[in-house]
Amino acid sequence: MYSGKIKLAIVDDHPMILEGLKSLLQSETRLEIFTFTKGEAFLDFIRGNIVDMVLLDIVLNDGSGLNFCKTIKKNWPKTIVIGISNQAERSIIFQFIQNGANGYILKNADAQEIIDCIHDALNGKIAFSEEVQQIILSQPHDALEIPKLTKREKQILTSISSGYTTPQIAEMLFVSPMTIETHRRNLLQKFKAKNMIELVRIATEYKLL
Amino acid sequence: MYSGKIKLAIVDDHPMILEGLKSLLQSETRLEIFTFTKGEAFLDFIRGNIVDMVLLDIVLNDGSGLNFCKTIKKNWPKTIVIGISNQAERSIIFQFIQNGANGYILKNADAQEIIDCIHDALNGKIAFSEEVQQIILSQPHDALEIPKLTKREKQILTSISSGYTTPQIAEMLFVSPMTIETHRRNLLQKFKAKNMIELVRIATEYKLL
DNA sequence: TTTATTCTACCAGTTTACCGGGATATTTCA
DNA sequence: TGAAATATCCCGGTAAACTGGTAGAATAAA
Repeated sequence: MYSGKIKLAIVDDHPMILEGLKSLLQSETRLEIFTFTKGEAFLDFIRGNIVDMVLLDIVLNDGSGLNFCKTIKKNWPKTIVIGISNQAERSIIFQFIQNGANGYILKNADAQEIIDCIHDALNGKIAFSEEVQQIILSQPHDALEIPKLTKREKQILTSISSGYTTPQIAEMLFVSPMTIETHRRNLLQKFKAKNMIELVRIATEYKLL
Repeated sequence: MYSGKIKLAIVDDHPMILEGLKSLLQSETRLEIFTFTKGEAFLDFIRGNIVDMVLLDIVLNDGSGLNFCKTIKKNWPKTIVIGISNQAERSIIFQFIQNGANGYILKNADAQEIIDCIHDALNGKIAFSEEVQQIILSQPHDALEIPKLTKREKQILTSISSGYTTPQIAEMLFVSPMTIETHRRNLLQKFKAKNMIELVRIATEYKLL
């Protein structure tokens, strides 16, 4: 399938990580490595070149990394995308895979793990680093799904987390306090939280705030 | 001062970062580099060897990195300690410096910045990467100091953030609900927060939870 | 051994949050 | 176009949170 050199792009805004990965992959002579510190620079590159594989830094769960992955997969479906992240949460990993990614590596992985993952992915497998696999295997049927919030709910949750009370938020949004109360209840249900305090902590952990 | 080779230790549990730093510092022939993925392994090493400088990964604000810095400075005060972190918050940087560190570098720094910092530190200066300097210069007198919490306050805050109510926490700790109420008020004052919801968000941002 | 901090505890009162039920518009999207 | 999803609104009730002020013990630090 990959007869000649394999073109591997690494996108990460940390020069240290970039250098580290390059160094760890030096021994792999089949790889031709291109590095980018900006997503835009990479997009410019892939528009004019074939890229077999991308190692993509996933910083936040705000969707920036996720959307970037989507964009790549939509326009260049043959390009293999592997996420690299510090985020070790099961649900985040799944989200990423569900958006078309071919693998997920934690930043604390060592050289051999990374190389194995790249080989696996090139062979059409879904590639996970060891710790990621353990995370997936644990919690067989996790109850820890990231709740999907509507625009209004996000807006209200943000206000709540800033310390505003129901009457205050109602006034800000020109709606009845009763409406805000309803949204609060829906939020509590979605997060299965005991109260808004716990909810805000959970939402922050999920990087929703 | 440093006539022969300079012994530089790098402590970071991410092999990628370790490799990256090593690679970025390759051109510096005066440096003799030792890498460690565990803090304990480094302590074993420094007990039997002279170490001129340590690049120390600071993961959390829970004090683990901070205490490690303290330990080194207490027992080997001549060893130069430079923190490496993703934490870009002013107060955290100051905390680190106040604990004896000689410099602070953000992980998104490039090769030249890092090398400059190392040279500066070897010359007795306090070394900051560019972005760190900007952070320090901005916010001339920030109101964003991290409140210092007592053991009891931390304990209670943790319970609150888990969704427990005042009566519940009182029962768990075998004290009067009134006591918990008092602690709540002290916490709100320390954080200058409107209510516990906002407080939990702030505390999470400061990595206190 | 003082001083300072921390932990403890109380009363009274107002506001807000949460829970149990509802109901009716307005979008969104298949 | 029609079923979902979303956003809006209401009542009544209980529990909890927050605000005001106050103050005696137990520790820790000077």
